[in-house]
Amino acid sequence: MALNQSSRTNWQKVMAEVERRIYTREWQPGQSIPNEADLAVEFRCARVTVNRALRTLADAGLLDRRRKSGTRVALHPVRKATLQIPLIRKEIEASKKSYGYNLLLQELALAPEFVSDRFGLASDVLLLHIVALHTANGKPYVIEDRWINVSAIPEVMSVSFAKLSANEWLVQSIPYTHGDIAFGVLNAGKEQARLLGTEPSKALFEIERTTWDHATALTTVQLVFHVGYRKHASL
Amino acid sequence: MALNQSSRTNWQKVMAEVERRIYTREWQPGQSIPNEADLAVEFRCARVTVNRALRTLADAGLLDRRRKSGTRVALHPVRKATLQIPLIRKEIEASKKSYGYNLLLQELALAPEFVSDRFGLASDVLLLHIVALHTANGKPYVIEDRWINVSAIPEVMSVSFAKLSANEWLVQSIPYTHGDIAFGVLNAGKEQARLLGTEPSKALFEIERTTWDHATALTTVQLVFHVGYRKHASL
DNA sequence: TAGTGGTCTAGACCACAGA
DNA sequence: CTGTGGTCTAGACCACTAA
Repeated sequence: MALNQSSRTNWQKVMAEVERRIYTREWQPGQSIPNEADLAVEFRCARVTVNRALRTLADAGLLDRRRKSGTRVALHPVRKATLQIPLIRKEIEASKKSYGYNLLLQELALAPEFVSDRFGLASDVLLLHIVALHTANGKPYVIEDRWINVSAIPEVMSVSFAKLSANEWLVQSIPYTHGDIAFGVLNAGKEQARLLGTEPSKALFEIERTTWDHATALTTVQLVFHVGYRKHASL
Repeated sequence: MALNQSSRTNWQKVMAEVERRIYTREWQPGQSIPNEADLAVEFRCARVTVNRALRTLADAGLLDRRRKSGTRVALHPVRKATLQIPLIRKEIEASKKSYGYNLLLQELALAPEFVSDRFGLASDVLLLHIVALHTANGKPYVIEDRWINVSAIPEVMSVSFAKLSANEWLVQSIPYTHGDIAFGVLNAGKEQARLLGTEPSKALFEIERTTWDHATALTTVQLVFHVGYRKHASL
C-alpha cells in the first residue's frame, strides 16, 4: 500500500495509486481489479472514498466499470479533452490583449435553409441576423455570424448590438438548457478575407454552435477565426 | 421543493432543481444561493447529496464556489465541451465504415527543430519518424505524421508498423501520464493534397498531440484530416 | 475567528447484470 | 440468485478564506 503521494485528499491519493498501478502495468489493460470493498480494506479507508477515486478514473476513460462484473482497466483508453468555451471578450482579455468590437450588420432577414432546418422552422420565417467583428489589440480576431430565433426571444428586437455583442448579451440574458458545437475548417471567402486581413482561400478555423431551450432553438452562430488561431486543451 | 424530476438518483434531482432555478432566474447570475446545509434541510436530504449536485454544476461552469463566501451563480458561464479522442480505427468504425491503413514511411531521422524543441532534446538526436494514411471505405481519412522518442521507448525499434498503426500500438503498449492537444488548420501542401485526394491549398483540419511520461516526452503526432472533417461535441 | 465548502467514515439499502 | 457498483445518511473533522 503506497499512499504517500503528494496529492492532498485521500481519494486523490487512492486515485494516484490506482493510476500508478495501471501505468506500471501492475494491472494490465483488460484485467479486472479488486472490488471496492477489498480496495477499501487495503487502503484503510471507507468504500465511498475508493468509489470516488475509481469513478473519477472511469469518467476519464481509464477504467470500465459494470455492476456485478466489476472494474476493469480500459483496453482502449478513450481519453477526453475538455475545451473551455469562454466569452470571446474574456478569451481575448485572458491573453492580455485589448478587446474591440464592431457591429457590421443587424437586420431581420429570411433565414437561409440550413438555418431554418437546424431550427426546425418553416423556410419563410424572419430571423434576426447579426454579423460582427471582434478584435484583439485592434487586429481582427473572429467574425461572429449569428441568427437568432426572434419568436423564442422576442425581447431581442429592442436590443441594439452596436456596443454590446450578441455573444455577450445572450450569455447574460438568455439561459439555455443545452447546445451542440462543431469544430471545422474553411477556405476564406473574399469578404471573410477582407474582414480578417488576409487573402482569399486561406485556411480558417471555424466553430459552429447552436443552443436550445429544451426543444426550441434559440440561436446558432458561426465563428470564423483569424489565420493561425488554434484551440488548446490537455489530456 | 420540487424534486419530482424524472431523473433517477436523488443528487441528480437536486441538481435538476438547482439548474431549473438558475435557468428561470429564480437565482440570478452573480447572486449567492443558500449554503449546503440549508439546501439539505429544504430538500430533506444529506448535505453530501447537495454537495455532489452543486459540485457537479460547478464543474460544468454554472456555479462559482468558494469557502466561507459560499456559492454563487456564475456571471459568465464558461461552458465546457468534452471531446472524445478515440483510436482512429475506432472513430472510423463508429461511423460504420471499413477501416484501412497504409504505412508510408518508417525511418530513423534527425528530428526537425520544432520536434526536438517540444521534446526538450538536443537537435542532433535521432527519432523514429512514421507517416501513415488511414482510410475509411477506401477513401483517405487522415494522415498520421508521428515522431517517437526512441530513447524513452527503445522497444519501438523492433516493431513494424506495416500492419498495425503506431496510433494503435502506442495506445496498447505505452501508457502515458498526461498530454496536450491542439486543434488547428492548414492549407494543404502538394503531398498532403495528393494523399488526401484533393487540391493543394484546400483548408484541412489538423490536430497536434504530444504525450508525456512525467517529464519525458514520448511521442508527438500531427493528424491532418480529409476535406470536410468536423469534430462534434455537446454543451 | 467564524462560516462555508471539502472530505471522510461506517453502515445501509438499492439497482443492475452475470452466473 | 448473488456479487458488484451506485447511492444515501448522519455526523464529524478539516481547510480555506472573507470579514
